[in-house]
Amino acid sequence: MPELPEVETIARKLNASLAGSRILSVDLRWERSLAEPSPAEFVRRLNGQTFEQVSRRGKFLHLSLSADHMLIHLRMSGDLQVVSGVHLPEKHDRLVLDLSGDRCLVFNDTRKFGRIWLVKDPDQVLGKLGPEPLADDLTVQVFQKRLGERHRQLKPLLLDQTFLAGLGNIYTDEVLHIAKLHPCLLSDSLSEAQVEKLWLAIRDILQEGIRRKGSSFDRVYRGGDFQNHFRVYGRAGLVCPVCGTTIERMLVGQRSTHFCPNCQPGKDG
DNA sequence: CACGAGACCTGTTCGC
DNA sequence: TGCGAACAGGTCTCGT
Repeated sequence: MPELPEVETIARKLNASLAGSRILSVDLRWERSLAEPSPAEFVRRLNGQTFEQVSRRGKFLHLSLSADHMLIHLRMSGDLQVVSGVHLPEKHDRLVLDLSGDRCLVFNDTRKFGRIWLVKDPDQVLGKLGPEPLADDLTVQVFQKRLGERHRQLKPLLLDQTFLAGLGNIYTDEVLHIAKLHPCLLSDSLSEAQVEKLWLAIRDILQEGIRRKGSSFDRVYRGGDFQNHFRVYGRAGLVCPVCGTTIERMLVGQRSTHFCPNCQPGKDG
């Protein structure tokens, strides 16, 4: 499910509700959700700690504790929320923390792809991530230099978290449509004007996603409504909102990719 | 370095 | 209706 705007939305919500909460008990219900340390050490170390702050880096949730850092990646189907009162564990709950104040922190993850780390130094996990797309120091100039250093198709490059941290399959398709760039264009072939369009589109789309509190699919994540404003993602066979041409779907780097052949022509278009 | 295939998982939707 | 195939918001590892 979650890309940068969804993770940001969850982080803000958790930060407001979790700060100061003390962990009273730890119920790790699926051990393989834990990347490190061992389950026994995880439970022992976590017990009694207090949450201080929740933030986001790329698609990672960063939960600062009194003596450790808990990092959580939701991958495809993960969700993390605070629930009040008694929580009866549900089928796909992978971690449940009993908290002070009669609440629980629940990590629910149908497909079991999500991962949890408990570490002393968050850089152990976050160290390889590329820049934050919305950070002030990612200027057009810096972005242009990074694009030029690679020779890759735009879509897989934008999905590469060591190149840029936070874009996923939905937002990448939306970004390329706004920027009027074909997903298969090579990163070192763009004009200065095209680079600037791409840079602006990334910022615009992510900010719109955050403003709309992300996208909601199925019943995994509640709250956001960006899914009602997709321009191309999931809209193959429907018309492009800009020019009316039928939107197409193709595979790029094994990922389903949606684009407007008129707005986003390839090199022969 | 770039890229494709396969793995990791469960659930829903699609096509016959 | 039934059943298998295809597909889903992500990432890792291995081979070429």
